[in-house]
Amino acid sequence: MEATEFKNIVFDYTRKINENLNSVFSPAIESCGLTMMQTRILMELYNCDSHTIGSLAESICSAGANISAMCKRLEGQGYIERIRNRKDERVVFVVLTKQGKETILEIERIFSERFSVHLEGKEEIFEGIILGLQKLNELLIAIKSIE
Amino acid sequence: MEATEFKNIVFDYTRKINENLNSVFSPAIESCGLTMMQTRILMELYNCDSHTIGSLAESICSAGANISAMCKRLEGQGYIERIRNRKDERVVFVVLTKQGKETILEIERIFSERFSVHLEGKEEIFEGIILGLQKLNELLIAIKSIE
DNA sequence: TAATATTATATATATTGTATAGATATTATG
DNA sequence: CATAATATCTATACAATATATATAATATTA
Repeated sequence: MEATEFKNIVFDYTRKINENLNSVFSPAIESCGLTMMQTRILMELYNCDSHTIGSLAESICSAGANISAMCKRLEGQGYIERIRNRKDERVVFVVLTKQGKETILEIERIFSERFSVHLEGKEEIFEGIILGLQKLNELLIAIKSIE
Repeated sequence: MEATEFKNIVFDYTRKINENLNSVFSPAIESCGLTMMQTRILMELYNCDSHTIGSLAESICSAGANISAMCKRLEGQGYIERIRNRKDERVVFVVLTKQGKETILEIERIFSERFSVHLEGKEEIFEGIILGLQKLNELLIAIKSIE
């Protein structure tokens, strides 16, 4: 396989995967008025209960400025609460509200159900997928770091 | 591995990969005033010399409306030429100009070089990456089709 | 203690990629 | 000829991201 071919395949697949991820998730999350990234934030908050704007940004790998804006909106929608730290007032803690917890639980339930059907007894496929993504990411980082 | 975990890993990796693809390609293509999708279009035109707006949209998997707009811009920048088919005047053929050919050749050369270094003697890694992407895409399509 | 630097968040803005609806023009079909 | 199908175009909207700057709090250091 040539580099050119590989490059185009990767390019097109990543776009297709993005698109398909969107269309798998969108119907359920749009009914709550959520976007993909908002849902990702709620999931992260559900998994790790203590987060600041900064730690959220780091664990989701997104710029703090954007996480800040998204959290502001999520607070307006009633899904999270922003609590400023008294000891260091630069820091904002972010926690799920009751509504936020219920919403993400329902979304998780729907998707776990859908994914589970396809994943049962196919551990090695899942691991292959993740390993592939990881290798690709490593390759890109390696190429990046040459410059 | 749980479905929830898998889902979040996939979600974050695809975003990271997108971002890294961007930062690997951007420096070289921005100097020509090109975006990722514009470059993808030029690459497609370089590989398959005969394309219409519609066939381009299909092979790149993007909406015709957007390809149409991007080609309009590429024409303005002098990279492609749009030629309306005389036999069926609804159809627009798209071809690279000399400038377009030279530009994409140079870009291809740069990236082939970069990728090649990392790919030599690692065929199985490449194939693993592509297989993983393919499996993931298949999984998403399967989940989508349940609804 | 005053000056400076750093950190965490916020705000504003621009760009890219994508989606969609509707318009237009052309060709095919009954 | 009327209508349907096709190919492209135009306009618009939105999500995600990037970036630059602002603001306020805290830490450092001279």
